[in-house]
Amino acid sequence: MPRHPDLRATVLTVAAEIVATEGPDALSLREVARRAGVSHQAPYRHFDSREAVLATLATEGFAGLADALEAAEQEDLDAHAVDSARAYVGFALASPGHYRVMFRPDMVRFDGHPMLYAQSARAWEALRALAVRLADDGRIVGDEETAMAWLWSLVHGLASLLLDGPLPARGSTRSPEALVASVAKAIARPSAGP
Amino acid sequence: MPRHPDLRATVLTVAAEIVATEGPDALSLREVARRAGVSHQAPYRHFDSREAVLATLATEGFAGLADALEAAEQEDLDAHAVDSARAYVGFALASPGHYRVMFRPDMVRFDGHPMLYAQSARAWEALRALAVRLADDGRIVGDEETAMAWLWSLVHGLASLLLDGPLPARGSTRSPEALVASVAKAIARPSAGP
DNA sequence: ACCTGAACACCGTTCAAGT
DNA sequence: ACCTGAACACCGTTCAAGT
Repeated sequence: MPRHPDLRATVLTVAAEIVATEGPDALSLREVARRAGVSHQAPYRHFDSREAVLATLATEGFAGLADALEAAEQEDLDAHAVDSARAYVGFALASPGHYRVMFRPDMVRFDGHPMLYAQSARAWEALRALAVRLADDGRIVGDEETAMAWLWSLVHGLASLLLDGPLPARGSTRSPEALVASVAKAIARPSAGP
Repeated sequence: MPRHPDLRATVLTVAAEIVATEGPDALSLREVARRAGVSHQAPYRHFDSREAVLATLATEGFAGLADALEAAEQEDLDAHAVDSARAYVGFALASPGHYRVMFRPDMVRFDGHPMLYAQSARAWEALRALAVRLADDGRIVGDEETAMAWLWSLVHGLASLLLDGPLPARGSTRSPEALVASVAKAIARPSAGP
């Protein structure tokens, strides 16, 4: 009989919390167990290792990001671009515990985690679909691969700077939402004017 | 008498190596001491703590980045933009051990490290100078703050994805240099065509 | 599917006593 | 400005023996 209801889910929730507030390095399975009110060995019933917990967080993260990006897909290209940018950065800001782990190959190795690879591929494809549309529409200088690098760099860079960069601290009078809106507009219309 | 020549510099070199190859989490002062051939307590002669080593790496990193960006400054705006993008991403790829630590507020806190703050401000100002020129020239939609967010997101995003993203692994047939060149061009001429 | 409790190697950090 | 060597609390991980 489980004395703890759904310890697996609790471990993931607590782990995401710790990563969000104290960073990925601060994540200790013993601390997770403590906060969950179980013995330090209990998490090992559900996860092989600390890395497995991080890999699961990353997988959940890519799945959530893919969902958000797919939900932003629509016929109108302007709206598709703006909503995608908002969805991407919005996801990162809403789930910092997940987002931080998704781009840490030193902590989570893609090989050997097929689910992680599959979900990251979903997110990647959603972003690529938008990049292809932007390139085809002539809104980005260069071919599809260039467009993809440009688009991904822009949204990942903004998300990353807002989460962990000196950008927010550097007395930016602008709210994150306003910055996202500006950049989203730049993605939709890279051209300088009418 | 020092039995080890310039242990301080050795500690920093070895630490940067470890961060570059195994990630920031893998950095252990004891391992650094081992590789440097000194006792595990010797590094404490030069650094108060593990965090102090990381803060010094970050400071060196921002100083190097600022140097590279300042060296790219020139009258011609196109060349200024392209060279800056190359300098930024080039620095990150050449000094991954430093770059990774520069955007980890959970590991290195800016308050309490005036040197770190000063050097990051230098890099920030160099980038901002370019953003202002691009905005003034009408090459970026929006005001200076938007231009800064756009520019920094783009170069940081690309550097970050090339270092730690699934981008390189994802069968991109393009070399990092080619991607940087493409994105640099997009920075110089955000407008889609003549 | 959890528990207690011991165990091992590793770490950051501090201290004492040397050269 | 280094050394050896002990010490403490913490960690990831494993194991044994329980319910």
